[in-house]
Amino acid sequence: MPVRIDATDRKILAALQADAAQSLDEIAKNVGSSKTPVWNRIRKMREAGIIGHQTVVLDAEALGFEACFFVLIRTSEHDADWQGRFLKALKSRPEVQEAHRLAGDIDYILKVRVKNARAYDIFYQALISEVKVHNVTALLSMEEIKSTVALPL
Amino acid sequence: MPVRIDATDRKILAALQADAAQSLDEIAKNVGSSKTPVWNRIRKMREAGIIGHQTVVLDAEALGFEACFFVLIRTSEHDADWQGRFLKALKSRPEVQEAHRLAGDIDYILKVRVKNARAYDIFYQALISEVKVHNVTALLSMEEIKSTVALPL
DNA sequence: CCTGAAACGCGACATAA
DNA sequence: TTATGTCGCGTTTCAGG
Repeated sequence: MPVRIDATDRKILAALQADAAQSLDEIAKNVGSSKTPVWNRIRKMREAGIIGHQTVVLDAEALGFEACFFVLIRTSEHDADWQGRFLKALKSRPEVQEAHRLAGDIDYILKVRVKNARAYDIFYQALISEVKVHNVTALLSMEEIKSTVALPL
Repeated sequence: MPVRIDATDRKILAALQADAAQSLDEIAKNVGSSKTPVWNRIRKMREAGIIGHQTVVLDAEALGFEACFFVLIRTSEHDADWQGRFLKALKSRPEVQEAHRLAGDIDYILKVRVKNARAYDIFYQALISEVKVHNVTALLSMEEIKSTVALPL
């Protein structure tokens, strides 16, 4: 069931995206409202699943995750069984941060975050031993120019 | 200045990534410690920049962001001036959620989140009018199989 | 729907062991 | 380093405009 989102809701969402730690009072001030209504709106959007869980952004480099690959995958197999196994493999591997099924001649793209190139190779070998893929291209990130989860509300 | 991260720190980070809203007591219980030490560790990691800002995960689809493109960019220009203008353009556009400079024959990859295909075209036209790029390939996501910012600690 | 206020819990820090 | 304790803020709730 779709929840109506008005301009105030959008402002609240933008504020939460920018900093989920700020107090209700601060948000209320920024959106031109006050505590209780803001709280009620947030609760409703949480219940509706529009606001998901709360998290922190960590410094990947500082924690030793120095390699990031984008992996382009072509497959020849498109049956349900293969797809099921492939999806399960992706979801079970924590180094896969993103996985999208694509339109066009490339079938999937993954974003894989690992400690180093060797760790990527281990991941890659494990993946292709689980499911057969026709063609794989890995793009190595040299520099993360920009990274955000914020939607352009 | 590199901060030493031990096993307990890693557990705390994992807990925060999973749910940044939980109380110190809950985290302390999960990592087998108690309030104060956990709080001290968190404070230190915040100061060191290992823990960045706090945010919420929003449901992009529910908010009308139904199109997601991965954009592969090749350029022939590699001078500092061009690069400066290109980076500025990427950083100033909120629909660009990620931008990486790559090794290999593709120079950049972007992740672009927009309301629909038309909005992507508007973005694309605006971008290429600002900076000259040699070759652009857009990959359209049909399905977001997995999406997380969590590092595999 | 919003305002105002009350109550409780929790985070923030100081103190001490 | 950890445990204990206090203060004040913030979340959450409820009674009324």
